[in-house]
Amino acid sequence: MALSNSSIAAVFDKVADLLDIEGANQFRVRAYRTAARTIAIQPESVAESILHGRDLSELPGIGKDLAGKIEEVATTGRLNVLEDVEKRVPEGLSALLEIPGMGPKRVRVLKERCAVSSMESLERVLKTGQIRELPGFGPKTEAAIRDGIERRKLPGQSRVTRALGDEVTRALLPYLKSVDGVLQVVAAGSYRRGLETIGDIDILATCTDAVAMMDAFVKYPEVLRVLSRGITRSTIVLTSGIQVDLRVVPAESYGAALVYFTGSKAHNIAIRAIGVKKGLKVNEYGVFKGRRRLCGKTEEEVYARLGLAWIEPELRENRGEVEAARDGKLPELLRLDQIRGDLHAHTVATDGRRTLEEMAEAARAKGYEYLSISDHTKRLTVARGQDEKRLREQIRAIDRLNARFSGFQILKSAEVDILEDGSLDLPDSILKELDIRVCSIHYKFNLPIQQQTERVIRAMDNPYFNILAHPTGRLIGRREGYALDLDRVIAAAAERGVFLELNSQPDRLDLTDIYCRKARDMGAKIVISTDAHSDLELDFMRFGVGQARRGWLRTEDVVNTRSWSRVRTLFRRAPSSGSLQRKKPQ
DNA sequence: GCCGTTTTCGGCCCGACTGTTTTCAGTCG
Repeated sequence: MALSNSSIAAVFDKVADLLDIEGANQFRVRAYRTAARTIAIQPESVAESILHGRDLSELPGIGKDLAGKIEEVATTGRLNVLEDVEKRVPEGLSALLEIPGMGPKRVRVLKERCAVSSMESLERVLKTGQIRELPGFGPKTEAAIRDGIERRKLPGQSRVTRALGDEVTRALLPYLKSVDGVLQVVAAGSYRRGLETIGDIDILATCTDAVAMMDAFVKYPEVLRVLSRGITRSTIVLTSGIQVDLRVVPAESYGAALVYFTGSKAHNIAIRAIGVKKGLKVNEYGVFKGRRRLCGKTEEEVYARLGLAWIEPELRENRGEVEAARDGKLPELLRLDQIRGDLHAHTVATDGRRTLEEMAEAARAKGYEYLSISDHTKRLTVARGQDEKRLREQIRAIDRLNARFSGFQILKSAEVDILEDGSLDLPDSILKELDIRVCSIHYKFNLPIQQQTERVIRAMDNPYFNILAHPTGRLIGRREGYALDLDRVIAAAAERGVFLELNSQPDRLDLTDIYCRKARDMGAKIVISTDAHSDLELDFMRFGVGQARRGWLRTEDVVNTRSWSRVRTLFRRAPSSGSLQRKKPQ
């Protein structure tokens, strides 16, 4: 089977690490890192596209040389330049770069002076106490390394879900805003870009008294440790394990600083490079011509000075947004207030925690026009999935409840299990009584990619199939999605008038941003749903919308920005050729 | 190693903080 993009990317990251430790040209190192990242974000399989004759040197940052090396990895699984550098630099050294405070220079010193070749040999040398004697090291660095290694052994210290980052930020911001002399406080970084996981939280502030601000920051009740403290920048670790940076800048630099601290790093590099071409210097204090400051108070003027339209934070990943901003081709992104209903929610009938009525009231209170109740079906026994009889009772209950509403309606639905052979676990006779059918996979996750893909596409051939829920089944940080040829699934969905769900549960966010964009480009529409199991979870919609925005989705790309009558029209599938051709499962 | 409205060479984003140093290298974002 073809090598995955992430496996190929890992090879180039490894080369970059080892070259870096060896002391190679910094820009050569960067070229390998850029290549790794570019490969990783490609929506289609790079290995397969090479087989189809694609020329990778058309990708930004990839020239003839790197394109050749990518092909080498994709076709042979090996890379000469990696094997060469591994002869000079032990490959176990790359892991040391993950220890905070350890960069290529220090790793190199450890290798040359103490013959360190891996994490294990570093731990042995640490015990001898000789590290503090090395040039550029000292007792504090030694302690920091020891600390860093211990922390790596603790579980769950890396990235956290967006929901936890959200919770922490929503508590911290009001605290900081209450400090005397504070003018502006905002969360920037990956939080502002709406990333699905958060590594740390970057807060930006302007104020009249930076010392008081920093003082309040390091005294926040949830602080576990203070990592650094300065007049313009301080870093703390909270008891939750999340790291928070606070930067204080002058009010006239607020916009430039917000651009800078929102990132991403790749986006910043791209816009600064534009500045360099125009003879301008861009930093967190503003845009400068020589020593003269041209602007910096707002983000808009910073982008404008560079000849760019203001760019939505969720797009700032250097995935084409800078060129689009230059050419006036930025998409008008979907907004949360454009969502008119939720097409996937549960009740106490199966594994939800609220009644039909409670869920309906919560949805009405949000101003929605409709809420689809999509409880599980019979195969999912752990969730007390409903058989035809119970589903019919629920349909009648919904009819009774709907009679009380005006301007709002509960849609009759079910989250129907896709069985191993691609059939659905309820007969058409009951499916046809529903307003919509949300279909998903809940078992047999480990089928081979070909078989899993056939299973999903065969299910889509059923004319009652409307929405493929949580298309890959991944659980962020816990479970990889099942092997599925998403390109084929998206194409099949577009062809059949079937929609792909973007599940808003913060540990799912399934589809990813990259596949949202891919689906859009392939003409498949997206439904953003919460899969809510309680009234409060209806609020997860904001995570889904954030992910959709990262995927460049516009209002028209998302089904549930429409009224129910419009949605219903979209759901009316053309006489399905699939239903006639449905093959008997083997 | 990449790239071109300074175009085939000579650039490549920029500043803060820490720890180790007596003026700065390394790391980080």
